[in-house]
Amino acid sequence: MQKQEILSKNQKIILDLIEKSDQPLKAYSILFDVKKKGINAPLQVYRALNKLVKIGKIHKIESRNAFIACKNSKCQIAKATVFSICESCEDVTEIHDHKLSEHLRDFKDNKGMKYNKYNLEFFGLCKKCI
Amino acid sequence: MQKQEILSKNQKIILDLIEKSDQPLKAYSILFDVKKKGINAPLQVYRALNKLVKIGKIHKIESRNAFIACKNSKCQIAKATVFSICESCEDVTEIHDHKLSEHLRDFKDNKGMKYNKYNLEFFGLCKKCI
DNA sequence: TAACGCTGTGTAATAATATAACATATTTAA
DNA sequence: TTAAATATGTTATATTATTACACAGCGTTA
Repeated sequence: MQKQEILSKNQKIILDLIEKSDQPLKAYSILFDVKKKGINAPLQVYRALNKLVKIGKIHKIESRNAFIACKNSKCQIAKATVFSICESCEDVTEIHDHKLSEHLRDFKDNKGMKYNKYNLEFFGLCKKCI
Repeated sequence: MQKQEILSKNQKIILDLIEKSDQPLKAYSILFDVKKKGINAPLQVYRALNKLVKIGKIHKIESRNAFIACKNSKCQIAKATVFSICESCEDVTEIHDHKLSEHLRDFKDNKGMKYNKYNLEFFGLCKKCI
């Protein structure tokens, strides 16, 4: 059984918006879109985004400063993310590859570091853009 | 034989600074440091950084908006980077792991995407901070 | 050698991304 | 039922990055 997070009003509004988009959204474009719902300030958006990232409902695409919904219902905490990013059309897809995840999960460096999270971004050209 | 890039004045100044630091530097902290050398504007810094990233002399740590020198002399083009980042002391280390690199290089998704680059960031606690 | 393309420089202005600080409200848990 | 934790709303500001314009140097080539 997984813990069901109860989202606040702002968090719900912003998660809804992100889930409706299959592509990453940027904070200020979210802000623009939710102004009609009474969310007026960047900080209100960032606070909700941070929470949603923390509970694994969305992921941040670090190289793009943008946020995408997590389609994997099992992904309750954002600790292992892999994305492919088309450098031409900027299409982003979350990747769930069992074998790859295994390799990443099992990776040990030689410095005795204790990992609890990783983020991998692949860049290239998607089928349409090749 | 690898192509030897000839760096311009600003590029050299900024690469020198980054190479002297074993930790990532942020653009505006670089700007502050190179003002005494006559580099006065953010754009001058960003232009040099972009070029240095392009030719593989430095890497950008995407999750931190910071730049670190590449210690791997073979790494002439920045196309396959792996870092470990301590979330407590923010220490960053570039990882060269042959087996991991192989897995990543060989990864194929099922969408027919053509990859030419990836960036992987591991997060956790380093030995000192555990 | 003149015209051109390419790369780099310098400067000002501004855009885009993100957080600090403060006051208050609401929910949760002891 | 009070304290702690979480969320809200607002203003201001910090941080990161780019646009736009003018021009300089260098190698090619016509």
